Amino acid sequence: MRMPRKSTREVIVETADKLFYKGGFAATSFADIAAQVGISRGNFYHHFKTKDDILDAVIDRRLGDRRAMLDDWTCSSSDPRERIYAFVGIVIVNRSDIMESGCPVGTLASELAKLDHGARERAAAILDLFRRWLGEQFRLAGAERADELALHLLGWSQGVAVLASALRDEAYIRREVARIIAWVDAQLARPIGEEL
Amino acid sequence: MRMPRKSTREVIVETADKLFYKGGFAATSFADIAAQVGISRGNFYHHFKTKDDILDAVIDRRLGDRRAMLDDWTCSSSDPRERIYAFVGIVIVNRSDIMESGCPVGTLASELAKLDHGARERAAAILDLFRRWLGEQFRLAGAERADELALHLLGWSQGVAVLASALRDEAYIRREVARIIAWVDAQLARPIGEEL
DNA sequence: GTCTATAAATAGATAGAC
DNA sequence: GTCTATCTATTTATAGAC
Repeated sequence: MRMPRKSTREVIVETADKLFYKGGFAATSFADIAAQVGISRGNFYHHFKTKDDILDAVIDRRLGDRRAMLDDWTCSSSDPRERIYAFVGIVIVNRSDIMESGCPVGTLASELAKLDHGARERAAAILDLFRRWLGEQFRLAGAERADELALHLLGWSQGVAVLASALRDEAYIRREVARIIAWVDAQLARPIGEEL
Repeated sequence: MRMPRKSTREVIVETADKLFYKGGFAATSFADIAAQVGISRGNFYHHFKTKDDILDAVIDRRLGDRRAMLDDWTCSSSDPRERIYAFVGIVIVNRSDIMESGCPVGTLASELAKLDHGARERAAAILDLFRRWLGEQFRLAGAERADELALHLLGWSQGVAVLASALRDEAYIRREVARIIAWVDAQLARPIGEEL
């Protein structure tokens, strides 16, 4: 397995990804990114012509990252319920970051929607990635209306991230995750029933 | 009932409120607000010294607005269940704006959390207003753990707003609202039971 | 590929005339 | 209270040397 040294371009994208998450897209400047990377602003423009170019690269990176994560979960367990648990678990694993900056995917999509930015749809595609994967898991588990359950769960976790960052309330996160797990179990226990 | 002409200050706050909602706090400049109000930038500074000052005024305005709205709902019905329905109903009533720009309260709190802005707590206080009011309604309706139900409902509606703006999916909003109504009914039907 | 220097536009903010 | 003019810092972006 080759382990090439990261190219400057890769470092820029990696850094921009983090800064866009921690501070938002609009509030993060080229100077911020260049300073964090440790290169001059001039060099920066050798790699990316515009701010939108680097946003595109960041979205691509996140798409790849999340795809890899989902593939990982798919391989790690053959039980779709366990896989859904893995999804829910990231809220706990990343709770510190979430309480500071919300969900990386949700907050970017929200911000781009507000800016009426052309990249909104590409950011939404990351959410769609989760939606389709979750839908597949619910389907494999034999649930009815799997895609609606998937979207419900995705929205639920987004709501948890919003309130968690707004209120900085870890107990709330843990309560909601327990609630989600119980809900998932209820869905998979009675695939035809009237569920909420 | 007196109906004084709006002061310039009031118009500025009103306009800033709308622009902060539609475009975000960081991405909205003094020039944007001044242009929309139809005054010079110089005059602007006569009313507000800094951008944070106007943010404070916008948050105050929203706090007052939402307080009045909650009071209104409290007066309009003596049935706490109906009052909760009124809360859920705003997601439908405001669906167009929500699909464009998300929830005004949630997106501002999210953005300020990300910016690590001092006003984050004041923005979160608006969410807390809803939380306490909803908690009171669940309590009046005889539900157990009323405050947790309130926070759950608040987070749920925030999640709906995030996905609605990211995916621009109106059918999703309507499905979730129906789901919320059914959930509320389930909570109030069995105040002691194990609920999800 | 990386740097310095610099341009052009925009941001937040102030001074002072009317 | 409102305006014009101005200031300073920052932001995006380019030119050209090394």
